[in-house]
Amino acid sequence: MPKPRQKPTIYDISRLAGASASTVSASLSGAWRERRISEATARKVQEIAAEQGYFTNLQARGLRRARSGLVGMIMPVHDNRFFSSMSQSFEAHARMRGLCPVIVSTLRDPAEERRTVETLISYAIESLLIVGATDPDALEQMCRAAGLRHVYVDLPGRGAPSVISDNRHGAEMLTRAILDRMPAGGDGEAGGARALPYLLGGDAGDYASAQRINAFRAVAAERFGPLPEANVIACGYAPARASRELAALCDRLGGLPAGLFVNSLTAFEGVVGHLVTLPPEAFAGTAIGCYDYDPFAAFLQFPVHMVRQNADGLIARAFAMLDGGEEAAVVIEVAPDLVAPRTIYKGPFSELG
Amino acid sequence: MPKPRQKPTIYDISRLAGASASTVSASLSGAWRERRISEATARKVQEIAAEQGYFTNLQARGLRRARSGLVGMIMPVHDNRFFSSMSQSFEAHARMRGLCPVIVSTLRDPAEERRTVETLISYAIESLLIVGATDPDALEQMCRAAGLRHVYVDLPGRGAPSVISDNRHGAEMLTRAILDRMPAGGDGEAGGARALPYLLGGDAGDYASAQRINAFRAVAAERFGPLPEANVIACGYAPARASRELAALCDRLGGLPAGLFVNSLTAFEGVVGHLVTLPPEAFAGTAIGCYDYDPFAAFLQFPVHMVRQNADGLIARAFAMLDGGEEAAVVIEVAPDLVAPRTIYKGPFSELG
DNA sequence: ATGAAAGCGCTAACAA
DNA sequence: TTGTTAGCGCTTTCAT
Repeated sequence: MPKPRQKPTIYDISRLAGASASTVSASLSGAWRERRISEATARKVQEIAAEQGYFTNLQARGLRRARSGLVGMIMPVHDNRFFSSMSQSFEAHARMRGLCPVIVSTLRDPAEERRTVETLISYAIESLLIVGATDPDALEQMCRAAGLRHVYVDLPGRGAPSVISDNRHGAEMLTRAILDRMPAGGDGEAGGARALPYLLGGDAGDYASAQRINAFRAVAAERFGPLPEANVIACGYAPARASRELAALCDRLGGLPAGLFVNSLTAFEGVVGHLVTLPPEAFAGTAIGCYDYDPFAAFLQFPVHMVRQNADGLIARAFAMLDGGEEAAVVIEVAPDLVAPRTIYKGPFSELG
Repeated sequence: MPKPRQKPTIYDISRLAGASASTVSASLSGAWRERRISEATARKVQEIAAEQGYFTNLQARGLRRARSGLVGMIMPVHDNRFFSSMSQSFEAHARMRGLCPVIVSTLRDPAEERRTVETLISYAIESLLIVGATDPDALEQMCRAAGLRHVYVDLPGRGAPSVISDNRHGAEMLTRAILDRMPAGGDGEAGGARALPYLLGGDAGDYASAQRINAFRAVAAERFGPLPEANVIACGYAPARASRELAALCDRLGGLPAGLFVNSLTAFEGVVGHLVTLPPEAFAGTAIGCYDYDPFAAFLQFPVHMVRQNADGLIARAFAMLDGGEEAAVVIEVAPDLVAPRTIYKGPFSELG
């Protein structure tokens, strides 16, 4: 006879076990000890449940208990080293707490963000990590109305705790590393605009980029005085766009600038795509850094300093906020690391050690 | 006065709107048209719901309708280019169907896989994509018992449809590309074992690796006759391990082999970590290929052929199986691409052009 | 040590 | 065109 297609419920088990539904419930949810169910009964129920292929219906439990056992995280995209590391940490932390992680990307689209948060609220998630939100205020309002505990990550929000990368510090480190490697300003060879550092990529409207841009300008100003507007080219995250912008910049300058701060890994992908079309001597006089890390990018034909953000640190602190019941709009900053190039320097850079 | 902390229900709305709960339900679920609720009533209800910050409780709806609106996907890890691309596609396809995606990684751990599938079944997901399962048979049994529609992706399972990369074809392409670039066998310089190609990384026990290993052996045999056992070093996915194994191999051979097929991106990371410790002339006589793609790895100091798997194609076909109601254990193969190096060849490789 | 019964928030017959 | 009612599967008092 074919197995009943319907999933068994506690009532099926209760009938088979000759016990009441509540006894079955307790035996199966682990609460049988405190309900003073005899170990024999509990064990028997568990066995029958197992052999019937019974699975607790977590929707029903959630409905009854008014807690779903789900934790949510929204973030811009999955296919990105930084964010996917966060997913990995998020899961680990969720599991530790016996919660089921629900991670959804929102493609940096405010409307999609709102729709997604609404969906997650509707599934009664118990708390929410909001990573890199483009419109935190709208989300804030929704979470607040739903009484949903939430923490902002990577980009701060108002009205709830935020855990963010110390972008200022990271960008300062990276800018200094670039300046240190830049050919001395006075050699006259690449004079004028080419002697100044440029920042390429990212979106000036987002908080993280804005912080980095400020730090970049501040550090560069220590050496060169205030940088012209044109030295910051926040052209977004698309590789193709960054590639085009860099080509255009080279055209204007008559070559690569002496320093280049690339503001995201995807923009860097575009940069590299352009650089490899040039003869090696073309980028010999350029110091390059990238905000964000990729193990292979650290091994390119030319040395690249990279900033590695601490994804796990961010997530760990975010969960700590939730656990601690923090409600205030505190902002925690987590320091990123500067990663030196692992490339073997050949040619013009080898004397720079 | 502070907003009521409790979330409003249809009963709250119904009271405020002077309509019954079922009218509210229909007005809010979009079914009001066919329930012949006047547009005026529906609109009014919707307005009140909006201003009350009402969100449908999807747990309750799911319980009642016996469908949760969730689709699940399990996969080995998030922080991997291939898998995170799948997440991105999976979400897009889920959204198109009005479902909420739940993506969980299981760390290539059979026990974790089982626990996760159990959890997802308990949340009453409507279907499940099983990516790269280490123990498909156990999962098969669970899904079957729960009457859960599922499709295997990347690694085939028995008892349900599978959509997998054409590993044989991909590995053949890659092996041929490597052989074509290998220094001619007869030059005597790197004679004996060093003149043969090696495969490094991956797990011989998993289906994909096994396929690739077979293809590698078959193609190599066309030129060199059957390869010794030792030429396949399936040492897993950890970069550090691959690095050590490669170092040991170089010790044994007195240098790098003439051809190297690296069986995963993570193993390749280890390989690169070792290679850059060598002087450039050390790897001048080696042809390198990697199964899996990374945009930066394609730009390294030495040319690397890479196989790019079609993540979106896999997911699209998997959803097509679900949509089509396919139940049989058919196996669909999706072809990957061979990506030529974009590096500018300098030195020993430049004449190979 | 266990059972009976109410109800979580929603939907779907069935009535009206 | 709308309201009433009976559950979906589970947990949890309150009895016993």
